[in-house]
Amino acid sequence: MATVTTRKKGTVRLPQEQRVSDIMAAARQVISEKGYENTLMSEIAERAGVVEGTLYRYFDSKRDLMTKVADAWFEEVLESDTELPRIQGTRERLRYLIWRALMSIRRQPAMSRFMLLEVRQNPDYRHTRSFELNKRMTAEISLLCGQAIERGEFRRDVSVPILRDLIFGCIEHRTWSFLRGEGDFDIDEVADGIANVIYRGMAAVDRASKSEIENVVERLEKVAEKLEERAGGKR
Amino acid sequence: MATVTTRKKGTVRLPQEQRVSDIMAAARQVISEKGYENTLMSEIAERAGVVEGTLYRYFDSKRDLMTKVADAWFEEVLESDTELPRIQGTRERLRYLIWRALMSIRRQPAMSRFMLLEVRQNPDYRHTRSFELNKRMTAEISLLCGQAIERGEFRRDVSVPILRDLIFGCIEHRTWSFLRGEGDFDIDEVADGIANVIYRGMAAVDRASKSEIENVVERLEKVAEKLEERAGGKR
Amino acid sequence: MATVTTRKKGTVRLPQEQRVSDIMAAARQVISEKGYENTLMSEIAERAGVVEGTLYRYFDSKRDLMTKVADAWFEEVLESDTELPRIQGTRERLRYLIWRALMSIRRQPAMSRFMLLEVRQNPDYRHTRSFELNKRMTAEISLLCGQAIERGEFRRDVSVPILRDLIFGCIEHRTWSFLRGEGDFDIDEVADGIANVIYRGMAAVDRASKSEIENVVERLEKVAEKLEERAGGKR
Amino acid sequence: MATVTTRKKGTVRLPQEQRVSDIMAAARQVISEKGYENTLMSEIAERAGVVEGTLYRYFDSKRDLMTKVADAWFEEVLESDTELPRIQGTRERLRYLIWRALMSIRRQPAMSRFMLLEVRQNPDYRHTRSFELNKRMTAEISLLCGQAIERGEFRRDVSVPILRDLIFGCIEHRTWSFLRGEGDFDIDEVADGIANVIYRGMAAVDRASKSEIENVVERLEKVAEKLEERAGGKR
DNA sequence: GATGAATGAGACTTCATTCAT
DNA sequence: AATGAATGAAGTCTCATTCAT
Repeated sequence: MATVTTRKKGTVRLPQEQRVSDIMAAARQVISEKGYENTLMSEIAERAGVVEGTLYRYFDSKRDLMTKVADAWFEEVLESDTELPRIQGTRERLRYLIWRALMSIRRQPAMSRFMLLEVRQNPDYRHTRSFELNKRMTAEISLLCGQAIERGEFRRDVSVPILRDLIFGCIEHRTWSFLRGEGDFDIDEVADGIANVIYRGMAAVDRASKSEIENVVERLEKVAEKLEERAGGKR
Repeated sequence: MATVTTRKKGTVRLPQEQRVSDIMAAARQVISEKGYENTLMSEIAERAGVVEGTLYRYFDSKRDLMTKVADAWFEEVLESDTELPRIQGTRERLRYLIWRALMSIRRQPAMSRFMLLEVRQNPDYRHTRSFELNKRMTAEISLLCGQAIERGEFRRDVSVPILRDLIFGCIEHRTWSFLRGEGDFDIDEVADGIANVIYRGMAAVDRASKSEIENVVERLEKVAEKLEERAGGKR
Repeated sequence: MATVTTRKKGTVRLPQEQRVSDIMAAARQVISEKGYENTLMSEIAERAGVVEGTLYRYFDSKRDLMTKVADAWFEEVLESDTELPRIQGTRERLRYLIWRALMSIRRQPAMSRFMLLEVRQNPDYRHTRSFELNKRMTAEISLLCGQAIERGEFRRDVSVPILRDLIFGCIEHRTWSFLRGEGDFDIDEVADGIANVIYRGMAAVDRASKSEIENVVERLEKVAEKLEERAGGKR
Repeated sequence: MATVTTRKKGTVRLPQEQRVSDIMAAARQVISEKGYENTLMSEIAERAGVVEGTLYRYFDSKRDLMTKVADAWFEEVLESDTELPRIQGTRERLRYLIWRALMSIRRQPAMSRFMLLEVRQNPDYRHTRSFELNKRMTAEISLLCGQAIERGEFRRDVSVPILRDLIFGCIEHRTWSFLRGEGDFDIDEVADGIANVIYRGMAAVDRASKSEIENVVERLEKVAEKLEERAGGKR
């Protein structure tokens, strides 16, 4: 064949790991700025300081690269979390999980958009690392709710999957306009809002066991009775 | 493609309205069959019985055409609804609104996907007819909930916008895998599931027996009264 | 999408037929000079005075274009033949068919090479117009031989397909070095050579029916007998 | 591909001969499985247990490697033949040579294709070992035929080169569809077919009974004799 | 001698959009 | 008003070959 390559001398030789992470960093940058559709392999290559062909040494296709970038990001989000184990109480844990999701959206809106709009829509999303990580993430909520139900802290007549969809669906809905670039949102406020509704309303009351408020009231009633007795005796 | 249609110059000149609606019908058909990303202007033109150039006489761009198609579809979905006014009761109305949203997704998954993924993501979605219609649709839910709150049928400590996001977010979450083409879902089952959780739990008022909180409040009032009496007796 | 085309004014608008034939002419030219592998769509476009995209209006792919160029050439070769019907006699017709094949190779070596090396090797060659035309061409030989056999002019114990393969295989073998660009060959000489061997040797003798030579000999024998009788009677 | 082999620096330094033959074996394997056009240097390297760069220490280019592989294969085919010397009789030897060619095609279709389509088309095929070997192979046929002619077993009016081209051309034509991957062929049947036609017909000498032409000639001679006698009688 | 990361030229293809007719 | 041929920019991807290590 007539492919006679006259190679430039500017070749730098990096360890594989370094190259891969350079490329992924560049890719993440471009995706964040432009979104998947408008991301060009040529631009990623340029920013990573390599030629396009090099990208294909490490990634099978554009889609593959993009998916791996998304996976890595998702992994980071979940791994960087050292708080959860230290948080006590259903309500606080619930709030924290919602807060954490909101936080990752807030910090990396472009990656989040990419996740929701591209990665999740991929026909074989289900065979994706991101899918797995997402399952792990939603499992945390499911577990939390499931245990609360068992413990009698949450109502029995609520399906955990629907709870999960309510929570994550609500998070997404609340953040779409932010993701579209229209204005901002207050993480704490939203997290509280959602957590409160879910905790108080949807899952807070259990007809079978007595609620915390009820306990308090009972104690108040006993105090009142004693007061009455004393009053009656004194009178 | 090499489809060399040697069409005779028998150009038919239709009234503008007819042309526009032909084109929109063709466009809707194509989107429904192929999804937005696989919809070609050339195919729309072909099905509408015109050539590509003609499309640009009536629509500024592909995006413009698509947006108008989405708008029209949304309009139909809302307009075709003659049931709502006849339905009585917060719970039944709530269930119906959820059911109706699920139904339109079920009937036209491709249009729905298009709506959620493309139309809604459009940078100037807010100046869109679809945005307006969507607001109208969510307003129905908001109104319903707002009135229920005022009437004392729903709890006071719930923010209506969050309720709305819970409902629509949950609907979307529940239907994503269907929209991705993975399996199906049962409209009635999902509608019941969501409506029940929202109605029973979140808007935690039990109309048959008094609600827990109401009972508690009543009991607290009695305690307070007794304390007051005691105070009164002492005075 | 961001494809904002600022079109050049140099657009010439030709009737479809003209464009197609321009493109095919350009393609034939390039193929002839470079062979399939080294033929670039960009070069064809340039020579045809259009941009690459235009090629794809008329042809599905490079392969499609190439195939159609080959088909057209083959068609020309066969159609331009007005001689065959006027030629009489098995031997002369055979020689002519061989001559014609050699001639087309001689005139268009690059196209012939392309035909033998690329078109014929195509996995779906059998669904090609060229395949069909080739069958027609070989059918002429087969018919000729078949009729000669029936007429008793050719031997019975020879399979027509093998005859056909002998003839065309021999033509190809004889011309390969020419097609490789090494030297030349004399059409008449080769045509005579092949036709003679085939006619005389392979097909000339039929043990069952009497051959023409035999007939002649018989007549000679009869003459001889008469001469003998006369000689005997006279003596 | 993204196959990131983190091979340890355990470079094995083999004797040059071994390396070369490993590489050639790998190359042959790949060609056989995938055909020339789908053969990648990277795959050859992988199977040979070396890295791409190493191939270029031993071979100038892909073409060079491929050519040497073809040469070696051809050499083997010819060398491995210990039968020919033991076969007696023009006809049997002819059949055997045809059979051997068919056999090598049958056994290694990909190599054969490669030989016919690539090696033989190489601009400097004539300076190739394969060219030399091919000449030696065809020389066997030529010698056989030449001797048969001298011995009077074959007709005199047949050019040996044309005979050779008939034979090899026919073999190729018969096997193309097999080489294209369409169906199979029966080696013995084809070998018999070709050998019979060539032997019986083309080299039209029948050793058992006298050949037709010989018979005719004999009869003509008798006629001539009689005429001569008569003439003699008259004298 | 061996490695293997990097090159780079270019291949084919797509399709919304334009504008001469 | 309608046509539809033509545009052209950009897109993804391939692979033989090189050369710093």
